[in-house]
Amino acid sequence: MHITIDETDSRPIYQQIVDEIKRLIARGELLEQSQLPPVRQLATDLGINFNTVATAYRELQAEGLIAVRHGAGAIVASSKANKKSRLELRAPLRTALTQLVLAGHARSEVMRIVGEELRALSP
Amino acid sequence: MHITIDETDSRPIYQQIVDEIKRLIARGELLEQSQLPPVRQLATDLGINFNTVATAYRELQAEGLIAVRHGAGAIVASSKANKKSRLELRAPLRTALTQLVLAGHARSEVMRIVGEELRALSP
Amino acid sequence: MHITIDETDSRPIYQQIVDEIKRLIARGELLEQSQLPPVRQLATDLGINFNTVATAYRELQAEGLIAVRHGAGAIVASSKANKKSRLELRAPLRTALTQLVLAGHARSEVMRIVGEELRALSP
Amino acid sequence: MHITIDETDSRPIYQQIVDEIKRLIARGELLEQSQLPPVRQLATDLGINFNTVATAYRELQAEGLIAVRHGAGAIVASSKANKKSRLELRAPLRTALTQLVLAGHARSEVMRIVGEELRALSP
DNA sequence: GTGGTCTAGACCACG
DNA sequence: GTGGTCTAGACCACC
Repeated sequence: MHITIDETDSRPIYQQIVDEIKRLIARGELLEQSQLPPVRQLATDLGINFNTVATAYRELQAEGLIAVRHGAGAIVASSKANKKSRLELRAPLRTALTQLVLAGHARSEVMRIVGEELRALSP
Repeated sequence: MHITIDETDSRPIYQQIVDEIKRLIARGELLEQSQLPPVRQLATDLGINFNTVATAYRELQAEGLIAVRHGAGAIVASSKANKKSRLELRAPLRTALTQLVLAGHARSEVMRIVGEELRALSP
Repeated sequence: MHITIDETDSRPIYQQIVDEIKRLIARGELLEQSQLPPVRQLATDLGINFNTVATAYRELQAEGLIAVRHGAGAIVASSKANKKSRLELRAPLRTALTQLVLAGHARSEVMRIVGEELRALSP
Repeated sequence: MHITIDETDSRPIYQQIVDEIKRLIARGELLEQSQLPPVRQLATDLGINFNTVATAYRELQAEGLIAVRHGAGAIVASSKANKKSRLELRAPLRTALTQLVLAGHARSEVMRIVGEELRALSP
């Protein structure tokens, strides 16, 4: 399992980890029941604080995507996220699309970019 | 100009205002050179502190979208002046699309939702 | 007497007027005892508020550079500014030079730019 | 890291902090990647409110000179990352030089003062 | 009447 | 322990 942290990314580190793992699950690279790396190991690999990884795992557990077993590591519990409200799904999409439009991209171009990202998500 | 604040939204209030105004600019409802409401008035309308609105306006000014003139209110400076890096444009989109996929939406369904949001963005 | 207001300049409008008139006096284009345009006329010419020009004239009068006679317009009182403290003279210079250095200009290049501006100031 | 606030200075406090830190970066006293003091500590040292320091840090971040990491303090991001327009660089210099000339300094004397300040800027 | 600065203090988010 | 957000209110600067 490969995860990258980008120092220049404005998202907090724990959020980057959450997003990357979700992406791996969505892509099918992390299957249900498969093992996640131990918190301490991932923290060492990424050169970040132990608590930061723990926060990320806690968030993923709260969303029902992984199951953390005390002393036995974490596994992927489900490849389907908990029900999110319409707002939680739409607001981030709306914001992302608005930025693309304000950047000067025509509607057709935005659709092309979305298609590109979608294909990269589930190849 | 109508803006809504959602208490249940996880984004900070000033960010919601920023996003809403960007949306209004992208939609063409706020034209270049048009006046934005005074910070204190918008704050009263939204039932929040005026400093919160001022923070939103400062952010929009830093991005070059509005011009705040001391003593003379704020106007829309440019509807297409956002210099965002590829990362700043793609990362939020990627996260939003991942959420939709994890929510169980098929690729075609995601494209439909995106199209719907895009049409709502530039009617 | 020609003065230009730049909308994109971050300085307040009244300050731009003050700076421009000081520059004209320093250059010798406005000699002692010469007439300044009436407040209302300058405001009309520049397309700005009457009070803004009045504020600029008040500032220049406070510094002893112009004399405002009620109902008789303003004249250049002196081509030498009131004594400013060392801080008032040095701090703006220091800030301006720091910006040039941070912009990547070598010391010699900064001196060249300063020489250029100085020559433009008293030709 | 030593910063001084001058009550008699007309610049707002947060701006004085911004200018002082820029100066320290330009002088090479604050090297890239080095830590800035925590906002609350610097505020206590200067005897001001922490929000005022936070405003200064936010401004420096917006200009790309420092990177503020939520929960992990701020570091110097780049000692030469200022993208200022020609106007933003020249106007303050022009104003500062005009003041020196109006104070009665001959052109040669102004050049001497500028040289003095420049040497103090990068020792 | 417009926005800007600063303070004081509470509570939250991140590492 | 770090920075972020928000509020409340005072006073100032600009048009």
